[in-house]
Amino acid sequence: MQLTTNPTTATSYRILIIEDDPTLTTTLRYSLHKQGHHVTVASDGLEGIKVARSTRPDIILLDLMLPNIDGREVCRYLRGWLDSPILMLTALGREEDVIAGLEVGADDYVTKPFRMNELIARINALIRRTRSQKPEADTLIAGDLMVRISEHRAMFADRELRLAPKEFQILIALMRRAGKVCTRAELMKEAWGEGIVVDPRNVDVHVRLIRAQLEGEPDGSWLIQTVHGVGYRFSGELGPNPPAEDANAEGNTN
Amino acid sequence: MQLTTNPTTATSYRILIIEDDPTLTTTLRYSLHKQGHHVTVASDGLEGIKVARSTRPDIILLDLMLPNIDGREVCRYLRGWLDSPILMLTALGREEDVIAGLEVGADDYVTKPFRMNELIARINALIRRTRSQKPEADTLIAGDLMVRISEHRAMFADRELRLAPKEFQILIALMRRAGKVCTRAELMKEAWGEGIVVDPRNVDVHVRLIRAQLEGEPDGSWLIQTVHGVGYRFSGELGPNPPAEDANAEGNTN
DNA sequence: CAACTCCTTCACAAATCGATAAACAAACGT
DNA sequence: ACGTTTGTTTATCGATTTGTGAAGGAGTTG
Repeated sequence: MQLTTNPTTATSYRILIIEDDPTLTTTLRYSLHKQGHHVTVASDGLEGIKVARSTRPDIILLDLMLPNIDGREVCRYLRGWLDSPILMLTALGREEDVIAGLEVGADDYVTKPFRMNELIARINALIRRTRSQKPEADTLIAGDLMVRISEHRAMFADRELRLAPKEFQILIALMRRAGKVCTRAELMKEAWGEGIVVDPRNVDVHVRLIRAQLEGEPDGSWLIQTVHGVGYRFSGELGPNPPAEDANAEGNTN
Repeated sequence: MQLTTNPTTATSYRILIIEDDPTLTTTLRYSLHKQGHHVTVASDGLEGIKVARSTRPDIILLDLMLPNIDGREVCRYLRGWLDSPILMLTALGREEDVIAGLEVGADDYVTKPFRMNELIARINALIRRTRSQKPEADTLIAGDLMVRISEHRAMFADRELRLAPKEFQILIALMRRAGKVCTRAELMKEAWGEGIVVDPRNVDVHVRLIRAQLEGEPDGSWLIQTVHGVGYRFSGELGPNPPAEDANAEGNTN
């Protein structure tokens, strides 16, 4: 099955390879360059650290066995100030090494020999994992309730809700922290703004109005719960409702 | 023998395993529990999705090959709204599968057979990556009792407790010092505040109300013990219950 | 300007919580 | 064994918190 586009490889990343084997570096450099990335190579740990400090790569491929300085040492050192992901790379397949590598702060570990495509996939996954830190989802879904923030719209099972601005802000504030209790102060900060101070009872009123909109639907009244003495909690489960139980048995093997 | 010494549940995470092989789940559950994690098991994709929605695990171990729904589908679905890391797990060693898994949003990929220690190291690395900025223990677990502070929620064996604010404060104060005796003065400082002075008997009353909630469950009444002349002691062992009883799914089925 | 929406404020009802008291039971020291 | 101290349980009442409805004003749109 072919996917249309792959946004992760659409952009180019700066990759630093710290590896002393010239054959491997050549292969890696070639393959990664073909992916559109910008590759820098350092052939020993000290040089790698220097290059990392000056170029700030998006990801580092780090050989475990290096001349002079052990790869683990390099990793530990880099981790102190660099938050780019580090992918350990080694000929050793012993699990102690894998574990030691991960313990020391590596984010992934690949043993040679490896398949280039897998390495690339892991690189992309690592970058995606560290880069896409909270893109602030535009669409919040919880069961039958769907809120599209950019459109300022909220739907409950195909029925459009009429939410006033304040109500809307409070709802998405609650949904963003789904499951957790939001104090009135927190909700006020979200819906009114940082410095603005109003009567906290206003929150109650708006919550009531939201509830009124959700009423009539199954479980609608339970979506926003009151936690006495603390605040309110959106207790719906995030994500769309799972597919029906029966239906298709797909992809089943064995 | 293990005493209830360490209130640091920072290393205890909620792990959901979506895997249909009972042998493997048993092994995993045992090993992960020994690490101090709280393990939930779902035996097929749909159940896994449901459990993930309701329990919000910190990390998910997902088998690629599942009955009814393909693991990739599950992964893609979860990724839409869940930001917890997903570790793919499969018997397939083909690189296409690894790549496909990573493309679909998995954060790591381990092929069977694998070494348990490596898996655990990868789990820890994943968790460290994603919630490195959360050293504060939000979830206190002691056997069947689980308290999530930010959600202001307490569950006893999947049954939700109704705890008033004071009761809640006293409970978590006791749990934080699990095994140690808390004097009434200490508990009052935690639940009422530094300067406030009230009749120490209030503590008695609230402890009784907590006990009333825990009643009916096995060992529930023994969780909070009275130390005559001194105060109260939370005597449950922190950390999840051993999975000794069954190898079956403990996830809900509603 | 008129109609409308939205926000705030208020008053009252309902629900919940917490402090106190008091009666009862258990544990302890002598 | 006895009385004293400490803990348990229940009840009650006032205080606090929250739900509800409505009114009025500010702001916006046509």
